[in-house]
Amino acid sequence: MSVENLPEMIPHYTPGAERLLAAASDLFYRDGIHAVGVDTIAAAAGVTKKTLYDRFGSKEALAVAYLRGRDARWREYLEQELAQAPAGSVERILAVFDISARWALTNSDKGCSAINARAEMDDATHPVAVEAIRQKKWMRDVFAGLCREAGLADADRVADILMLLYEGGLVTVGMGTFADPFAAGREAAAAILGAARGSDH
Amino acid sequence: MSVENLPEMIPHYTPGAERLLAAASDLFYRDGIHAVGVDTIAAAAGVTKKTLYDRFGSKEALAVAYLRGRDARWREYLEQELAQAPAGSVERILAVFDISARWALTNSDKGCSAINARAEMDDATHPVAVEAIRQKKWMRDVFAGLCREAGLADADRVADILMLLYEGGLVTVGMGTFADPFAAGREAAAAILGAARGSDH
DNA sequence: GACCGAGTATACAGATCTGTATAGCGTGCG
DNA sequence: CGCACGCTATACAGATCTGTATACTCGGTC
Repeated sequence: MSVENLPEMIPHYTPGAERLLAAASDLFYRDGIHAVGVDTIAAAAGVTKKTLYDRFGSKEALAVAYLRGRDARWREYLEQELAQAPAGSVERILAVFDISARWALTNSDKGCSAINARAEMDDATHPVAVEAIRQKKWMRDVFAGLCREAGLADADRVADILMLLYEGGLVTVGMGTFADPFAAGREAAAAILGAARGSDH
Repeated sequence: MSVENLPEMIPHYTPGAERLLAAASDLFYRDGIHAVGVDTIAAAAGVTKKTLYDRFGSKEALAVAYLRGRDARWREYLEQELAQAPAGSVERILAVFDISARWALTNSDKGCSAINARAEMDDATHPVAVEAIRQKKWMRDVFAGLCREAGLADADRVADILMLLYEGGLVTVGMGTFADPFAAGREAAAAILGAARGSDH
């Protein structure tokens, strides 16, 4: 039965839809959602506008699919890389910052797609904003889970702080405020985690 | 002579320009720059579109004025509040997070205008993006200056970390990932600054 | 009294926006 | 064969976009 409802979870796109989503992802991330027209997306994908509406129904739905696709790739990369660090260790928590730095090198030169997309929507209940906020809460819960696995007493509070450092890193990469922000974030996280572990004993 | 060139630094707007900038600030921040048309701005300000172009020349210039105006208000508020904390103290550094939390209550419910504006521009050399990046570097330098005044040896590195916590707080307020992020940021900053001061002696 | 600055009112140009409509082509499949 | 599906091609509707043009009003100031 798990195979039966899999197509609902992971949509299987037609070739045209695949190219549309790839083109939209590039354009939405680079220029912003409002700044890119559906004609531009269709042309970049090498399909007609009708195909776009047949597959996705609206520009809004395509934007949500863009956010979901980016997030799915990030989650897959993160979980795969995290598996290489010893479970339940502080090193595994710190590894998130190394992984983020590597990911940012090729994927996040303009910051976080979720933050940027949220900024373009006036309403927090807009489907695009809802998806963006969902992704952020998921990431904070990843930190909280890692902290609990590492046996930290105040896992939730430490997770909040780690999330601040992580978000700051994403933004700083996008703005170019200073170089290698995730290294600074890792350094700070190590100090915080050292203190948190120390207070346990 | 300082009075002579003051008008160049602080532009004196006509009444119409004043209302235009106020209306544009609200709309640009709420909906995003690309999502708001000049007709909407002019109507909200109660002036005609011609007045907008007579005063600002272009929508792009109005957007830059919007970012500059917001930043000027933030800087004024920050410097005024900072003056109430003892100079050269760690408390003064931590006060930035309290001040940010208060400011965010009434001004930053959708995150940082500079980050959000930058996200809408494809090119880092676009005037709007240039202004946004300038503001971020200024804020990092504020942290560095406060760290140096407090006598920290590794002021620049600590300033980077403080900037991450600050940026993370702004983003988290905008996304609503968790409550009261600047309190968590202050807590983390206190731990980092305690360690930095400890390593000095 | 002439002039100028700030503003109103209105219309327009030319482009671009999202979304729909109509007609047809080609391939795989039962 | 027949037929559904994914797609192309083209045209269009109706709205909205930035920016400009023309003509006018009103208040202060030299």
